[in-house]
Amino acid sequence: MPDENQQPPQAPQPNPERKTLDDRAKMTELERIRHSCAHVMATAILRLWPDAQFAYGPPVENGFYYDMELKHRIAPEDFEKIEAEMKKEIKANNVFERIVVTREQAIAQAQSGRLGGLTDRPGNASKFKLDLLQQIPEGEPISYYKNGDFIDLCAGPHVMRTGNIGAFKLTSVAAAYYKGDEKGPQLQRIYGTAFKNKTALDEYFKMLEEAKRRDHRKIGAEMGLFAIDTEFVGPGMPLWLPKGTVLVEELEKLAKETEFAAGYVRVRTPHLAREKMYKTSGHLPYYAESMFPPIELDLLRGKPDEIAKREALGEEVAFLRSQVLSAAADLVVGDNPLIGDVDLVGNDDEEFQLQKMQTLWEDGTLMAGAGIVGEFVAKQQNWELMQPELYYLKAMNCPHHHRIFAAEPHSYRDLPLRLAEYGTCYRYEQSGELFGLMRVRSMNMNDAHIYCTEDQFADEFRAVNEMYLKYFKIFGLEKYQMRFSTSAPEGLGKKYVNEPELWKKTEDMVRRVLIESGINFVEVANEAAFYGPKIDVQVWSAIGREFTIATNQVDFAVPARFGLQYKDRDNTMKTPLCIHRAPLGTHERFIGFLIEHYAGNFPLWLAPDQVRVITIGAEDDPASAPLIAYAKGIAAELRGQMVRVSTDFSNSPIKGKIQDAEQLRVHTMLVIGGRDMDAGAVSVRLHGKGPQGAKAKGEVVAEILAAIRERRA
RNA sequence: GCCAAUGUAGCUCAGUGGUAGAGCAACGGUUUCGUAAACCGUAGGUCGUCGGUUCAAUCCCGACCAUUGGCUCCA
Repeated sequence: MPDENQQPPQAPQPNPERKTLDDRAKMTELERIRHSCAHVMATAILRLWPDAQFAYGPPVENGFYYDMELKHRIAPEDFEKIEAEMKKEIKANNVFERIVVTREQAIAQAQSGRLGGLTDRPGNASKFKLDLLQQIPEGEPISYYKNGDFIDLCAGPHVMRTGNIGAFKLTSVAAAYYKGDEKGPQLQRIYGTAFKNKTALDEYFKMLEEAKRRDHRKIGAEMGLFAIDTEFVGPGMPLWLPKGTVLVEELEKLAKETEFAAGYVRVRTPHLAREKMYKTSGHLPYYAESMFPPIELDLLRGKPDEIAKREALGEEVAFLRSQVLSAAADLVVGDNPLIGDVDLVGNDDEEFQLQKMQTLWEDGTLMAGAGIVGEFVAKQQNWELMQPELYYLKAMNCPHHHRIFAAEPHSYRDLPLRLAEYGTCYRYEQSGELFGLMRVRSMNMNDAHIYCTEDQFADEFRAVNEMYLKYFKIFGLEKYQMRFSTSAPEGLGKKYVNEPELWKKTEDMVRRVLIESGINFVEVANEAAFYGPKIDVQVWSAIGREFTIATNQVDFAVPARFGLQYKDRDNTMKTPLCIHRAPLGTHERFIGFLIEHYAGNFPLWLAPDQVRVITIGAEDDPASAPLIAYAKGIAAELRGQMVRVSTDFSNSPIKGKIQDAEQLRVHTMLVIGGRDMDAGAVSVRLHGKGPQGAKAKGEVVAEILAAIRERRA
């Protein structure tokens, strides 16, 4: 809801995401069309609702949007009206005229409401434009773009005339925060798309239709792969049905074979760990909100007397605490020369004061009030020991693996140590973020942690990348990109562990390996994990949609927090580096991706229904008995070789049985009639590819087994 | 978590202020059929949940839950 009283922040921070003029000049023809279309949409909206205030209106991957504040709530029913006005503006073929102004002129016109408007709008200043003006660095030219009556603060570039916008359509309306700031005003955002011509626009919508057809939620339900039982299990926690479990286990098999060959060893860990685990790892308190709330294990449960004692002690501790705090205040007021420490002055952080008092007491500096502090420290410790224990569901596997490393002494000879596990993790994703299998709260990660020395790092990291490429090949992924996320100096000590040299060293190492092994990557600053640089792996499905499926991180910080060490050649203890890697990401997201990628038509090795034996003749017909026996023999032979085979000996007409199997997406159908039986043959039909003709039984069986073993596409 | 839309049978969807309908799937039967549907029948629903208005609510109103599209987030 636009709030009239809510003003944009008065002293905006420079926006690091802000595009420079150079960046803007690189806009493609299509981006110019879309950016221009955003202006045309604003023009149309102003004709309908002249009080609208506009914020940002950029081109985006599949179109454009414009954010605005407007009392009227735009609904999809309004699109037709807006589009009609847009068509008029395009038909008028107005020139996009660039006007360079001074900062003073721009501020004056923003104050009069002229910017992002069709006319002056007294009393309705262009408040977002005023804010945007403040972000333009001194010395950078300030420009307007004008089409017809509409004038917008804009660095461009645009197409020549409104008529150059070939074809467009408004697509959706959504809410968006001003500058993406959750605390900022919430604006209405209208999305649209535009193309050079109608043909390209139609193609785009066709692609969307295709994506809808391949939607993993739709196909997952059709094929009986998974269910999300929000009522009994909970939102975001998929149940794998038998056929989906086939996919899960085939992927695990692939990963286990691949990792075994690459020298990994497997481990298993519980789903829970004590609070200390995540305090040590550093995940608490920073990521507490992404974790499920802890399970409280009260050792005094069922002992009311003990609980009463604990409560009494709690009150006593609270009282002593206030005594210590007032002693701290006295110290400062009294300016005790013995202390010689003025840290306490002006610092009203109670925890800090308590800590300081405790330190002074411990080193014997404290004279007055020492008794109280001592009592407080002792009783507080006692009280803390009586508190319930907290156990957290794990949101990541690394801490458990670190403890496995710590469970045994290690020497440099043990390294690299590669611990792999399909570990189940739980993350409390916000309700609005859940999305089918793609964003869930319970997930199975293809996880492993590689502990290695600095010298080994490059080889290990390279091997991990090669594993990614191997998987891409199996799944026929032709387009991929690795996003190399690095730190930013201003985040050190806040968002990132404060180890500037280690950051630089590891980032350099990662960059070098990426370049040396010819990996397709882009580098993005300020998106690393808190413990080290990160590589997100993006892949594109068969229909060209992008998915971030895997992640790969370098960790030079957390092993040290856990005190992990190995004894080096020189007999000194050293801390290993750790590479977190999950090439197949989570089962949930990866299978969601595969469903779309294959449109549910999985290759034979993955297909939940690999083979179905279909007879021309029914089991309940005595005349067909020899045929059924022949068919059962084939099914049994395949089943004996671990092939997932089903049979259909029902009395339905053959066309019906074929259709059932096709709709189920059974990969290979073996259609068997009297002719086949007499020839010792089977007729093969492949899903989506039709009949392949009859072949000798032995040949067909061998072919099926080979295709599965080789994981043929 | 925020904004909006949606929620009727396993699936796709109709429908009405007077206690619900179709097609497909399922089940039963007839048919004995050579590669995407032969025919007949049966069963299936507290109309997301809770509350309010009303003589009467699946329908009107409110809250909640869930899903979807976005935003924010994604160690």
